[in-house]
Amino acid sequence: MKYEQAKVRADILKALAHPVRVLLVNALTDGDRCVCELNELADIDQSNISRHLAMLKKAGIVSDRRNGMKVFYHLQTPCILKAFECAVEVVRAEAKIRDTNLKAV
Amino acid sequence: MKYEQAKVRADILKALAHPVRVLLVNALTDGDRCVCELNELADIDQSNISRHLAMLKKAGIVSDRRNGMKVFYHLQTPCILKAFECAVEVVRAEAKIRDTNLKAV
DNA sequence: GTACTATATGCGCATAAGCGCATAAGGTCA
DNA sequence: TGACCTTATGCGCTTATGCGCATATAGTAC
Repeated sequence: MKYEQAKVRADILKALAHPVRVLLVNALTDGDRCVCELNELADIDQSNISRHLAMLKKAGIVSDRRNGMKVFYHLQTPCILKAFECAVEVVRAEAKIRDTNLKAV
Repeated sequence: MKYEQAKVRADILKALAHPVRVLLVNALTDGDRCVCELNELADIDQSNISRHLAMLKKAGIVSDRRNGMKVFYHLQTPCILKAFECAVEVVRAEAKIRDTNLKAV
């Protein structure tokens, strides 16, 4: 694999690699949400939610659509959920290793 | 989803979200490799390869095993490849959107 | 022991990411 | 028009990442 190709992939993963953005994407799996709704998910300033959404949009993970005063965000590439599933698998594997180590002690 | 749970997932994604680490994981899909081999993949200092591998190991994505002077790294959770596949899908979707926009112009 | 190879770590520095605050931009409604 | 609501952006600040260099650690071979 070429470095440039790896960088393209890394940039998409980077767009997901933040707790707030994980929460946002997770919330959007249930359907489209406006910023005001997404704003409730985390205890941070609204301006940051907006910025995180902009990053997800730039990465091609979500899209937005204005409806009156509100802007609704939509999960454009739901396959991203597979990445989450994998993250969960990694966590489980870690837990297993921890258990084994504990038994070894 | 709770913030803490999102953070755990984000941390694993973060471990993958770097071009060099993408290259490393990709190389390990073909089988275990020692650091000296992995070192060839990118044009950066050996100390950094070592650090990137340490990050992957800490995230539970790879494991290591010493054999004489060499340390071999092993892809512990191959499901991580699904995350890559998804990244590729996102890239393809972006390309499609670009095409559509171009046609619209 | 010394000399050598392979890998990891400490350090300082440059850059990027994330944050809150203030405010701009876009839209509604009277 | 002005008052109001929702979302995005500019700014400065703090912290996190990534890097190379030098060096430490671990193992081999003599």
